Amino acid sequence: MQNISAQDTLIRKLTTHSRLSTAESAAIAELPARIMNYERGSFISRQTDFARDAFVVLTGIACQQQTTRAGARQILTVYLSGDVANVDPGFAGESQDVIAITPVEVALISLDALNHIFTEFPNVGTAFRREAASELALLQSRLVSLGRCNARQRIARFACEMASRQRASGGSEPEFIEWPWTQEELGDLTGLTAVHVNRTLKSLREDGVLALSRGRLQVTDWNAIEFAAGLNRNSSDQKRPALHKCLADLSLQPTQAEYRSI
Amino acid sequence: MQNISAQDTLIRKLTTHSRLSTAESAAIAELPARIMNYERGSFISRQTDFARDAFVVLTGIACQQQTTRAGARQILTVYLSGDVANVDPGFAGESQDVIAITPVEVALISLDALNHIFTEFPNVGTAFRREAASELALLQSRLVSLGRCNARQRIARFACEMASRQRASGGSEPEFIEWPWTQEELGDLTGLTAVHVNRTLKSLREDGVLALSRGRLQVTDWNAIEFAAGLNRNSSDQKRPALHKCLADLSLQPTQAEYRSI
DNA sequence: CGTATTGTTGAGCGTAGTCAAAGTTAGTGG
DNA sequence: CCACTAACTTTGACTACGCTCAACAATACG
Repeated sequence: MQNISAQDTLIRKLTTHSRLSTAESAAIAELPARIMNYERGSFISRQTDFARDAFVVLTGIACQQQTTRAGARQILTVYLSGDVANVDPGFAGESQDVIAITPVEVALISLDALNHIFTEFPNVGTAFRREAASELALLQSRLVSLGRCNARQRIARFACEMASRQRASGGSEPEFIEWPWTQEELGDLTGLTAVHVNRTLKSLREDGVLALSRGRLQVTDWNAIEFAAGLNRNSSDQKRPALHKCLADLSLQPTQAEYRSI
Repeated sequence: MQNISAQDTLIRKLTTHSRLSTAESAAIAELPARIMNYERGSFISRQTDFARDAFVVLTGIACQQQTTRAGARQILTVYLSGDVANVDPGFAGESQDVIAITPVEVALISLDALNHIFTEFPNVGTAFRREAASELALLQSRLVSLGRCNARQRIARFACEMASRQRASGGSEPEFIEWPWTQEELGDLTGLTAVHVNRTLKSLREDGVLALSRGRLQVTDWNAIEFAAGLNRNSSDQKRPALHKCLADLSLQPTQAEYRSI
């Protein structure tokens, strides 16, 4: 992943769901990109900023959050390597709060340049619209999680989502998945408190579903975690493009009987 | 609203955030549209359908939902008059469950025709990308609601969202807003049970925040409901386009002190 | 007028929140 | 290498918000 350029990362991401012509790929490859590095906990963009650039995450994990006046935080989106953010800022050009969860390397791409490509190569615009649609689908999945799942299911679902997405962006299926989250952050992701996240993780560990060590999560029993999440393994057919497989993974939930037995 | 064509409805919606040239508007105006009517409770599209058409809601209220294997339902998106759905179906062309909450009149527009316009008029594609971005922002707002708000705030927020969006699509600020929701449906919208929705509505009624009668919701005290929702009135400046104002309305939350006093 | 759907209320329970304290880990500087 | 600190994790005791189950009332509807 080290020597791959920002533009290549972007092209690779878009081609997971859209076909790009040589000219279109070439145009993207010629986009000017400024590389920026952010350390853990720092803001990559703020709500109050005027958005001039989209950015592509090259390495590390970032996430978009919203803070309530009460000081409560809700994490809305997790950006992994290859993910694009800030392509369509709000009406007044406002950005959103995006922070680095791990040290993050991003490529900034000017919105002007991007919009220029969209005009010249409408198909690239469509690819970005699909990208937005994927993000929307992930968000919907998380809404179901917060609205209709208990703590155990929410955390198991999130672990499955991370595993599935890292499998997609990282290549092969890893035994361990990157897991930089503090329990506070997991709470802000799942709509729980850090204390309850702690208890829930403990229960999952005791049941032999997963194991945590030094920034890595090991899924000791894939069937068990997908069962705890209310997902069914057989939807993980290997034919679909990665993200879409991930979304299919997240689309099903446990039956009432399963729910009670968890 | 009766005599306005489907294409005009679409153009009006897009021009709330994007500027369309005469040629672009004309191209949209020439899109073939099939009008369909659905009665309350019927499916407008199903997850298992292959998506061939996008649709524009002309009159009525529809919503997209996801049902868990446990039989729990989460309502994800509410479509009001003018809203567009199904523009970017999933990878395999799958649609989503969309049902009619009231009798609904929709215009079906073939995805092929739409994609043809996107190719010929990239700017229209961009307008639809902005449309998707708005939907994403609304979804984010609802994620904050489910993740970090209590029942009272969730319901008050939803009422504010409906009021704001109906104000936007319906024109002037109405004393009464359309409120076809059963308490069951409100529960599925807010991640609560129907019984708890009932108690929460009762409390809001008793506090003189709102009143319900025959499919209409009357907000008796705008300050009170926005306070209960954790929103602040002063963000409702009249300068912004409607939906974006709505989103701004929903972006702020109560302080800890306010939360306790509610 | 009868039936189905929706709304209302009560009692009891359970999941998750709150508060507080102790334990652990990681990072920093002497 | 160890001491010190800050951040994070773990645990306990208690609370409370929202869920469940159940019965009944009010509407809507054919």
